[in-house]
Amino acid sequence: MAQKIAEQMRLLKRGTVEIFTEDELSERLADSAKTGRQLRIKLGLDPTSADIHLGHTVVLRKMRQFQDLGHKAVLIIGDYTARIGDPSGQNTTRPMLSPQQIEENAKTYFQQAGKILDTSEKKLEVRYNSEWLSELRLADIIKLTGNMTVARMLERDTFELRHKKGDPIGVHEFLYPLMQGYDSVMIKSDVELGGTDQTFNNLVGRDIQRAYGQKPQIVITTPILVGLDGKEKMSKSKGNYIGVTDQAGDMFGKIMSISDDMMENYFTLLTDLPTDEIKELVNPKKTHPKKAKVLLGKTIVAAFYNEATAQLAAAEFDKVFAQGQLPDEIPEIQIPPEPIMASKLLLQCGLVSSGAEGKRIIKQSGCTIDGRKISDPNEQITPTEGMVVQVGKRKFARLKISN
RNA sequence: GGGUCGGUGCCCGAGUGGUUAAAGGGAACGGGCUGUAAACCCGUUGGCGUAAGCCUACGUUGGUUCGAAUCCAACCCGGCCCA
Repeated sequence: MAQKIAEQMRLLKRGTVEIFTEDELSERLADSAKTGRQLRIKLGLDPTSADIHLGHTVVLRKMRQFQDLGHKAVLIIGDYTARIGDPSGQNTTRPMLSPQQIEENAKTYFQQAGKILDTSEKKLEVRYNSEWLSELRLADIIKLTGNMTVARMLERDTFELRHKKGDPIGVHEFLYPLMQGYDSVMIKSDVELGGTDQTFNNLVGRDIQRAYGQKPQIVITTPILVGLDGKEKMSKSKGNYIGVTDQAGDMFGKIMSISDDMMENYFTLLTDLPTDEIKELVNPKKTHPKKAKVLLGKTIVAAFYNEATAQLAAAEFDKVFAQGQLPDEIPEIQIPPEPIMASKLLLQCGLVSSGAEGKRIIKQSGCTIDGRKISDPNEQITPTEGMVVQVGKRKFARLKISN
């Protein structure tokens, strides 16, 4: 029994940054094993953006482990809190969202999270925090805020930074951690998961639960996944992300574009490969980096699609980029057979966003038509059936003559 | 409420009457190098026009001027200090 708990602890600790506290966690796991009570594992989702990306999957994968150990995932859709905007990791106030937007985002979010989580009823509970937050009276809110001091709020790194820098902090933003803590009270969470950027919020949950007479939740933080640029946190707004709904080919391509030294991080956080195997893969003396990266790409794509699709994506990538051949699927563009200026043609094909950009690309020899490099933007091109227009390395269009 | 500083291109940020489609950086895009990369190097980055050139752009609206991002007025938004 004790051994079993130790085994669980080892599994749960992989890929985490901190656990507040480990003793409490193993105690509660033991308690659960004894009584058969499922632990309630909370994860708050911020529905301000509809798509989830690999950054989110780090914590979702951790959640999945808890589910596989028999516990219950409680997803909180922060519909109410989204109207405020979470200041985490932001240096500016986020816009508030309309209920409709939030509703839509939440739906998509849930669907996408299902790619990783066990969605069976016994293992998953989904709640909207408007359920209880919208019921609060001013007196309740004052009671809640009484559990926090301004000084403690300002200790928080993001607030401190913004305050010092002279950036605005809305008073309403102070309510966010408190509401999130209140969520923990309402769903009686045993454990709360979150990225390290959520540490403060999640720890506040412990205080709030204590204040409301509950046993404080255990807080587990997971690392923030670095985005494709290798510098900043993966996030949609920075455009350095891989979405879980990305096409297999895109997903693979994006992974191939990361720098070699990011591979270890991605392997550890996004795959289940054993640690010592990863060590071999990222050691250039033992494995050629390209080979390792292809494996990384295939493994990740396979997790969201399947093995065959992953193979295909890899083969296609090799064909187009390594060998410079045409991809299998090229979007077809209807076009009349009259001669047209090269720069206009690019615009017509939707390969550039303006005629001026088309000219620029052509002058920089970034455009190929049927394998022939075009250098004069004013050259008259007579479209023919099946003519292939290429811009850069990865934008293609195949012409289809219309009358 | 008073004082003061500020709002510039995708972002940050220089510019304080003409030579400014607006320095510099970031980012993105195109090319080179490569292992597909990353790093690095070169180039490009408002739109329309074959071109000459024209149009649009520096919070908003008006005004001064031959000419304004730059001066003035009002307004909107924000920072800081004082109350």
